[in-house]
Amino acid sequence: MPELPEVEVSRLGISPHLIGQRIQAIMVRQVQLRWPIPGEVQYAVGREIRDVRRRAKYLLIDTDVGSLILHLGMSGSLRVVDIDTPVQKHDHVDIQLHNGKCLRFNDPRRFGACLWQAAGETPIELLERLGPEPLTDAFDGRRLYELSRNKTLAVKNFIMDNQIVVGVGNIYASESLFMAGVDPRKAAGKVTKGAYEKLAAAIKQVLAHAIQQGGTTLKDFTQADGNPGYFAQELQVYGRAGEPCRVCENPVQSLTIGQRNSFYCKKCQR
DNA sequence: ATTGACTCCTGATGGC
DNA sequence: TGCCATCAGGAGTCAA
Repeated sequence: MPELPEVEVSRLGISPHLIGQRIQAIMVRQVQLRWPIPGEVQYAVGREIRDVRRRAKYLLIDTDVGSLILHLGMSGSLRVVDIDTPVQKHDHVDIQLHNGKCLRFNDPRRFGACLWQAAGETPIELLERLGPEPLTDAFDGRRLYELSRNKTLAVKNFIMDNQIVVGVGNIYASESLFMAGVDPRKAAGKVTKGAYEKLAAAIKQVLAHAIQQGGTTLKDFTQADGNPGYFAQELQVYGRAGEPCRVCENPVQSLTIGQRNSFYCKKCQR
């Protein structure tokens, strides 16, 4: 389930193969992803790829006339392969290049997306309302503190809100709350300034570390060159229900917060 | 306005 | 071994 680090690692992996290449064709085998793939993606055909960027968990493949927007959902992966490589199940989109390679998008659960952003037009709504990138200075504890006043929703849900900060998925929400010693159930408005500063620092640290590790993978992440991703880095609480806390050895708790599985240590997190 | 529930989809998992 | 039910999960959308 790609979280921001996996998307960033994918970007790093694919961009050297794409930048400077001309798109020869875009083959869509399955139109029905998160949203139907719009016909406008064909505007990219014949254009040279100028850059491959990331915004939140969206990848943007830039051409002069616009950008292809890819989202990996929770089971999507990208690989750069030869155009004649036999397709596998769930290989939904090929972005074929003039050099005989193609970027192949595979997504079993089809929660991913492939969209089009025309150059010079107002950003599509998906990208318009996003909060700051977690690894920039625009995101800090003060922002969390100020935006959370009077909010009653659980702090875990708060930090997973893309308008507050992007790229904090279910796994890293649990991990960063553990690292900061904050109870995930606590009302966002009741969390202190100091705790938010710890939390913001923890989010930055845990994401940066995961990117450095090549992305955490729990199940089916495949690196852009086709090699299997690294196995999960040493997760502190996620998926460890009943196992001893790595700090205090009390059993890790699990519960559902906002329809999401959450893990925490009731002794270390208050 | 805020918050929580529901939704898309398929593979993995567990029970019998 | 096989079959079925259940669940996970990003994030947009809907409902209260």
